[in-house]
Amino acid sequence: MNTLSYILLCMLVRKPCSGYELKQYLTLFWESHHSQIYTALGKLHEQGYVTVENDATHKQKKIYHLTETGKAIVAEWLVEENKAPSQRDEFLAKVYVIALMDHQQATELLQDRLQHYRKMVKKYEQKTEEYDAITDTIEKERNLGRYLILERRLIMCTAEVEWCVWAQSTIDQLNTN
Amino acid sequence: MNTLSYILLCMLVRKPCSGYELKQYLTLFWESHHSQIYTALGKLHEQGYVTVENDATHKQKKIYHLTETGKAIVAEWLVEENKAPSQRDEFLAKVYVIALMDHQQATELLQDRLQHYRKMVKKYEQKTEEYDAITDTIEKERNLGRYLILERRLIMCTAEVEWCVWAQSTIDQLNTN
DNA sequence: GTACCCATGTAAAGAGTTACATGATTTC
DNA sequence: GAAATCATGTAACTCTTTACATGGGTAC
Repeated sequence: MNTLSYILLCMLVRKPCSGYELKQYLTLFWESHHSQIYTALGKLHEQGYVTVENDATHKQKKIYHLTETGKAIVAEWLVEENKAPSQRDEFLAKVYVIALMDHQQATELLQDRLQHYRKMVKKYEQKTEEYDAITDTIEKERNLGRYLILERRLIMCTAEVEWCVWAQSTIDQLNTN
Repeated sequence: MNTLSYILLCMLVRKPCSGYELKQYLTLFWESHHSQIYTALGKLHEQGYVTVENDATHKQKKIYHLTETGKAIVAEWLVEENKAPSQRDEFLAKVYVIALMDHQQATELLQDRLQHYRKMVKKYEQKTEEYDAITDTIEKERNLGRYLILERRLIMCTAEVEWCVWAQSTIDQLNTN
């Protein structure tokens, strides 16, 4: 059992999902490719942690349900100590050598990033609004975890935007002096 | 040439470094293990992008210097489009199912995270102060990139702290209602 | 009917992690 | 002189990415 498998089981706690759907939700906090998800789901099925249901309307679609054994190992995993989050961001390696770029190149680097994260902020603002619009208490509680993560994403993207603006003003000042 | 190799070359632009030293700097934005760094440096040497100097005082230590060819391929890489940052954070998978935890377990999860990031904030505050203390203009410019990255780290860790506090208050409210 | 998204899968190649292994230097 | 930290390296294993492959459903 690798981390991805535990995460998939976690997500099935909220509701039964297809692999495709899991992929969408996952991108909020865990990079992965469909090839990895489908093979992981296959193994989880073999191991009896999930059951598979063929969707009625979509022939190709498979809906995965968590079994009792699955629930049990998720519960065990939840209390284990967390591995430190891992991040890899090649943009920052470029920032590392920003002092050697000309002002225009440095600006381009920062402005591309800024624009990207501004879009992200808008996207996540919309998504959190969707949650706010939910009136049903049970549905709202079911989505609590997703909402907390979404809100965190929004906060982080906002922080990225603020950093970009600050970094740009910092290099601008050095340029004029 | 993989991304890590380009990043190592980037870092050598600032100043010649040993593999051990590169590892320290790298953790700011790119997770890696020494095994990976030493093998990558070996290949970069074979390819003529770096030269190796044996440190005078430390027999085991090897200092890597960027060659002209090395500089040239870094310059090419700098203008290439950036791959999206990748992040993997299993803590967030646990938050995803927070609605199913009892209040105490959820609190423990969030408070552990909060404490961890409070420590990080302190650590990075100290490091940015070290930069602020630099008076030499040339030295200050040489460290500009590192400073920008450090400041970003600080902003991000502060945002994590704020999110933890907010998330805790959110689940507290649900608990009392 | 065609373009786009939904939906799943396998195989090969590439990258990252863990374990094994060693030894020098500094600090107390 | 013992412990902690500095310092480097190889090998096996695991995980991730990319490429190959296919086909259904929906909107225009």
